[in-house]
Amino acid sequence: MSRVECQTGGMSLRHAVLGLLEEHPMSGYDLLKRFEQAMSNVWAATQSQLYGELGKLEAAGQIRVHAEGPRGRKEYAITEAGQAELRHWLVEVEPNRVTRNESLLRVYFLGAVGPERAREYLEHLGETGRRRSGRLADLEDSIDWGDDDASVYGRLVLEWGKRFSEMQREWAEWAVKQVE
Amino acid sequence: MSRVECQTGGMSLRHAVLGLLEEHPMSGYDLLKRFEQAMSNVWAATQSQLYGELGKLEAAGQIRVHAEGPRGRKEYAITEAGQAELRHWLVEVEPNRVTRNESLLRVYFLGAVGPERAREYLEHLGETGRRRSGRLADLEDSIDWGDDDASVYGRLVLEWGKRFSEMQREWAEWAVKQVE
DNA sequence: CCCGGACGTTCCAACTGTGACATGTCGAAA
DNA sequence: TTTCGACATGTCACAGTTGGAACGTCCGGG
Repeated sequence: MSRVECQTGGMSLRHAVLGLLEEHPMSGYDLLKRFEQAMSNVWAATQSQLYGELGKLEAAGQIRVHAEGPRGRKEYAITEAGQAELRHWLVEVEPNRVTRNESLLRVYFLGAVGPERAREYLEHLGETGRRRSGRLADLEDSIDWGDDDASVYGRLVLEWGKRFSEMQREWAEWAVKQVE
Repeated sequence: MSRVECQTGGMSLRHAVLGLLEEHPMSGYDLLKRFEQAMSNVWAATQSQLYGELGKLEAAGQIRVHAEGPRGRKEYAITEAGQAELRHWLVEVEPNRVTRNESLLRVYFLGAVGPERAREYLEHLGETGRRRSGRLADLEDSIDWGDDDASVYGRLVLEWGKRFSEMQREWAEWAVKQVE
């Protein structure tokens, strides 16, 4: 039913939660794990933010407590209103890219510290890319992929991460040469 | 002198401003233009945020009013304390990557809308990459590059943007094939 | 002369995000 | 049996971010 009308900016944590609950019901604790692991390359969230958002989503009727477990565990499930909101966001809302790349920002100002320091920093970025790339490759091997939706689209995201890391590594190597 | 001790997170707008003022003195209005144009691929800032930060930086003694012009224009220049802070941040502070990619988040959940919608979305991402890539190439041609630091490092950042956009385009084309 | 658009700054309310703190339960191993 | 680590949630203050409204000035073209 009634969808929130405004949602000018932000709000994506909300949809990340809805998307994960669309897979299957989970507790806040479970969700937090997902954000720390699989989602860590895509969207960051802290514990306080997450539990806060769960409260808001429940109040908005987009998720509901589906089961309770030991230690006060509350498993949330997505409601029909939540599914509607998720689909709406997926296809109808224009993504707003907020560019904020701290590493690149530093590169912009690297002139202030002299070429040897600059070179160090660029090499560091390249090394970071290399490590990240390796880590993702390991991750890919460690997962046994199925042919369900979660696997298919999860693989796309993972591949994006690999290509991104490789790009960063190659760019950094090129950049070091430019500085010399 | 005395540098702020804590600065756990965020704070990068401060350094972006310091970095731009390191080039040469500018007013808030000039800075805003830079954020809208050259910096738009690296760091976003709104007008309110920017003027607020200028006030804080002045209070902290890292910038000072260097000249005043018509219409209440205030040109700010970086101080020695500000230069020290900038150099400190550039080489000594570990960058904290906050991953938050809304487009990729959507890809993660694309299973919820069926393959034809998913395909549309991925094609849209590819198209975005292509456009962005073209726009950056035009930008590169339109600038007459020197061999000063700002040109050298500005080119590195621009090249990063081009490679990123190309990567996104190629990935999206590959991704469309995977979904089929 | 007047008018619109660019120039230029200031303030604000609301929201989002962060790290820390507080609180408590359960299960397994020592 | 005690104790420790994992499980599990809630709340706080503070800083950063957003979008907008408000205000006034300069300058060139009609």
